Amino acid sequence: MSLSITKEIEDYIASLITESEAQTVSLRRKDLAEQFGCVPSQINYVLRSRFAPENGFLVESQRGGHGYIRVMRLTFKDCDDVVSHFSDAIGLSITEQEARRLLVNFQNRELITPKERLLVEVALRNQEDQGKTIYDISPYKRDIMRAELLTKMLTSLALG
Amino acid sequence: MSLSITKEIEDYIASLITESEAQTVSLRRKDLAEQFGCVPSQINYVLRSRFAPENGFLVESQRGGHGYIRVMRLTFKDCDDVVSHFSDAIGLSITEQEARRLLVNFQNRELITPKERLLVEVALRNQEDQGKTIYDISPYKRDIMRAELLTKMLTSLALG
DNA sequence: TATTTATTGACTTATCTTGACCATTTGATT
DNA sequence: AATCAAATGGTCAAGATAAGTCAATAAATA
Repeated sequence: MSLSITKEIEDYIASLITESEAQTVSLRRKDLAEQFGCVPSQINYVLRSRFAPENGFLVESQRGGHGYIRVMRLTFKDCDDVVSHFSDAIGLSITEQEARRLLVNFQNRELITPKERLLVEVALRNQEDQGKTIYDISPYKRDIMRAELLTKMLTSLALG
Repeated sequence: MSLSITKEIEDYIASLITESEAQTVSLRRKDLAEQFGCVPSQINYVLRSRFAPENGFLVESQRGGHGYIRVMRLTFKDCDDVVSHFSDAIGLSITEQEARRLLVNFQNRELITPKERLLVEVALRNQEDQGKTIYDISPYKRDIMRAELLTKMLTSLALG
C-alpha cells in the first residue's frame, strides 16, 4: 500500500525528533515542501494533524526572514502528567471514531499496551450497544457517557 | 448450501492474518468489496460481527485519500480451554462479590495482570453505577449484565 | 412463526492535496 | 527613523478520494 505524502513527512519529522537529544527539531517549511515535492501548506496540514498537543507535541514558528518551525515532543514527569494528558485529550464528550483514534494514538506512543486497548474497546462497545439497543440513549448523551467511561479506565490505568 | 459472503470474507481476512508475521493485515474496503462482489458496507458488517474486540481483534481505519482498514489479531495460540474456563467460572449471572473474588483469584493464578484486573473492575463498576442510578435495573438483571460484560472482557483477554 | 443474521444502498463524515490570498519579520534604502 | 521589498510562515476553502452509519429487506434459523 502506498504511503501518503502526509505520512512520509510525518515519519521524517518524527525520526528527526527521535534522533535529537532534546526531542526537538527545527525546520524550514519551504525546504521541507521542496524536499517532498509538495506545496508548503501541506507542511501545516501535517503539523496540525500529526504534531498537535493531544499527540504530545508542541510547535513554535516564526515568519519572515530567518523564519522557522520548531517541533518538540513532550515528555511526562510522572503519572499525574499522563492522567491530565488523557483527560485533556478525551474532554467531556467524545465520538466513537475519536475515541478509537485516541486509543490507537496512545498505543502507538506506548502509553497503553495493545491488551489494555482491547479491554477498553470491549467496555466501550458494550456500553455503546446497551445505550443504543436497550436504553435508547441519544447520540449526544452517548458521547458524554463514552468520555466518562474512557476517562475512568485510562485514569485508573495511569495511576494503577 | 454455499457459504455466505460474510463467511467467505471472514475466512479470507483470517487467512491473511494467519499468514502475516505480525498477525496484521491492511485492506482497501473498496477493493475487497469488489473482489467478493458485494457492497462496501458489507465489509463493515464482517468486521463488526467477526473481528470485534471481544473476539481478540483490534481494527484501525482511516477514511479519505490513502484510506485503509487494518485488522490485528492479538491471538498467538489456541486458548479455547482458558476461554471456556472463564465462561464456566462466570456463568450466566454473577454478583459483585463473586466477580471480585473471581478476579482476585485469576490474578493470583496469573491468568490476568493487576492492571487488566483493574480495567475490568472499573468497567464493571461503571456499568453497575449506571444500571442502579440511571436506568433503575433490578439487582437480578444487573447480575446477568455483569456476567455478560465480565465474560466479554475476560474472553478478549484470554484470546489476546 | 418469531427471531436472529446477512445483504444492500442511500446518505454522511473524514482525510489528503492543492492553490489563492493573508500576515509577519528582516534588512536595505531613503 | 520611516519606508519598502524580499523572505518566510499561516489560513481557508474547494475538489478528490475513501470509509462509516443506518435502516429497509431478505434469508436463515430456532
